[in-house]
Amino acid sequence: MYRIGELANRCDVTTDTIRFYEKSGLLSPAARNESGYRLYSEADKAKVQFIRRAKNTGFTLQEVSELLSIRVDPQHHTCGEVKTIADDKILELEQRILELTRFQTSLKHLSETCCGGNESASGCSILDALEDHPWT
Amino acid sequence: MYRIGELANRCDVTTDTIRFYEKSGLLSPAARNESGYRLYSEADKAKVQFIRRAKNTGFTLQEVSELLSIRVDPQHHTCGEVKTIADDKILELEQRILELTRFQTSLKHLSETCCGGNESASGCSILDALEDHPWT
DNA sequence: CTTGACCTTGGTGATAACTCCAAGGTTTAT
DNA sequence: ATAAACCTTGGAGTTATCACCAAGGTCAAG
Repeated sequence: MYRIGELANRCDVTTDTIRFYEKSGLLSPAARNESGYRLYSEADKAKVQFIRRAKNTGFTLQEVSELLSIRVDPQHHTCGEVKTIADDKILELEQRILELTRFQTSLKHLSETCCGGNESASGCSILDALEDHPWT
Repeated sequence: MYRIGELANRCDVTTDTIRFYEKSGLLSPAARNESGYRLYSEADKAKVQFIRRAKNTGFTLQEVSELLSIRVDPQHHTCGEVKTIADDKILELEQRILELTRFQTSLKHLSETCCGGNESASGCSILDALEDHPWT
C-alpha cells in the first residue's frame, strides 16, 4: 500500500491531482490508516495511469469516468452496455485518428515542398499546403 | 465579403468565438465597413476552418497561432524555420496517433472479449483489458 | 524530543477557451 | 418609419483541470 505521495511519484502526477481525481469521483483510496492517511493499492495505481493515458488521448475526465464506471459497479452494467460504450469510443477514436493523419499528411506536404533554406518563407504557408490538399 | 454572423454560420462557430480569436491574435477581419462592422474574405473563412481543425486534432490555440504565424509574416520566417516547425509537429502527431491507436486496440480487445449480452459485466472491465495488453 | 518530511481539510487562484450580457448604433423588410 | 435582426465595445461569468496555500496533525531519524 502506498501513501498519496508515493503513488503520485510513481504515476508522475502531483498529490493535488490525485485528491482532485478523488473529489471528482474517479478514484478513491483503497483504505485509510488510523490517522486518516490515504492508502492506495496496485489497482489504484493502474487506475491513475489509465486516467492519464485516456486524458492524453483526448478524453475528458467525465468520459474517463464513464469508462471506469464499468468496473466500479459491474453488477449494474450488462455486457451489452459495455460493448456499446466501447464501440462508441472506438469509432470516436477512428475519427480522431483519421483527422490527425490528414493533418499530418498536409504538414508533410508542406515540409516536402519547403526548400528548408535561408530564404524568406513567402511561398511556404501552412494554409497554402492545406488548400492544395483539401481536407474534406 | 461576409459580416461576422455569416462567417460564423459558415464555419459553424459563434460570433463570440470569432471575436475571441481576434482578441487572441489569430485572426483579424480583412476590412471594416463605414459603420465599423467587421468584413471577412474567403481567406479568413479558410483560416477559421483551419483553426477549428487544428483544435480538433488537439493543438492549443497558442500552437495554432504559431502555425499560422508562418503565413502572417513570411518576410520574417525562413524556409528553414518553417521546415523545423512543421517537422516538429509531424513528430508530435506521430506520437499522438500511436497513443490513440494503442488505446483503440485495447478497446477493440475489450469489445471482442465481451459477450455483449444481458449478463452482468463482471468480467468486462476496461482495466482488465488494458492489463492483458499493457501499453508500454 | 525536536526537526523535517510527510499527511489532513478547506479554500482560493490560475489558465484555456469560450459564453453571455448590457447599452447602444445599423440595416433591412414590411 | 418602425420592428426585427444584425452589429459594436467592454466586461463579467463558466467549465475543466488542476496548482497553491494555511493551519495543523503524524512519523521517523538523529
